[in-house]
Amino acid sequence: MLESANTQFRRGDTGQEQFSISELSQEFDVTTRAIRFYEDEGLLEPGRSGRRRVYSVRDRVRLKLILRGKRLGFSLSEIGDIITMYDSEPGEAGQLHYFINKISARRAALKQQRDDIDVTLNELDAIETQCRKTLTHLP
Amino acid sequence: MLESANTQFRRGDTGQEQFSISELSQEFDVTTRAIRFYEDEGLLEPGRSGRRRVYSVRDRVRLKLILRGKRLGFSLSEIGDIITMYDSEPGEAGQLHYFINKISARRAALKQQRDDIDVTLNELDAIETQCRKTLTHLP
DNA sequence: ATTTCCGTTTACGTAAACGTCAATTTGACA
DNA sequence: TGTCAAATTGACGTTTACGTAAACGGAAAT
Repeated sequence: MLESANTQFRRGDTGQEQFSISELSQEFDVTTRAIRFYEDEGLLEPGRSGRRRVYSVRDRVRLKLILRGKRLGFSLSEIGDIITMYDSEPGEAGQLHYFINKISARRAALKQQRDDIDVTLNELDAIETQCRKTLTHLP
Repeated sequence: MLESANTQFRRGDTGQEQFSISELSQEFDVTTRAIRFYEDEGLLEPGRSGRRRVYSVRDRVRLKLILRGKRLGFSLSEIGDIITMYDSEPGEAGQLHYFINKISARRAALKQQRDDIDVTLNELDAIETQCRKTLTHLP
């Protein structure tokens, strides 16, 4: 049964172009339930082969973006906004200005977050130093 | 009625030492409900003057830490862990090693987050550049 | 043929983090 | 002393982001 699995999901050797839900689930360590939920929320739009979901490379990228957004603490609807900016075709000027404003706001939030992180990292350094110092002075 | 308000909450001119719940609520733009909730969760321990909560400078610092933790996407229980590290008296060696491990894990998470932020910021730059380019090529 | 996996759909459950009343209490000022 | 705004307590409601269980479908291995 060597190489017999999922042949309909492979095209060429350079890289996979289609993915099952469990493949993505395992690759990114997220439950299938979550992946389906992201679809319900409009963040993913996989194709179908019969009833089964078939995920494209684009879906996989979007899933990556979703998970990164989650690590950054964004809500799914915020992540939806971000994804829309990523892969929407540039339409009219109004839309573009709208995007640029969104980007600006998002960037400000991210920079604030990075500052928070730097402050916290410094404080953690101080606490650890203090811990170690106390340790050497103990027994 | 000049300077008559909240006289029992002030001691000296250098800075306030006690705060009412609404003062903190306004200063940090968080609802009183939230502040009481943080107390329910054991993150704050204000004193009482009668039934009224009286917040010390230490409580105010903790509230700041809570809000920063929230901006970083941590859960309240994770924030509780962090706060514990911040202001617990260094006890026995086991406790200290435990803290150092916690700190290490927290630092790793924060660095991952900072990397995510940097990647995202770069991508936002690229998207914005593309938007602006498209704009100049329009009418 | 039938067990064995996925996968799907539907639906209900849940934990976190508050929001939102409603009923009281209290303290401050007229 | 009355009253009015602020604070408290208790209880229930809400949103988000899934978890979990049930019931079924289809393909594949035995």
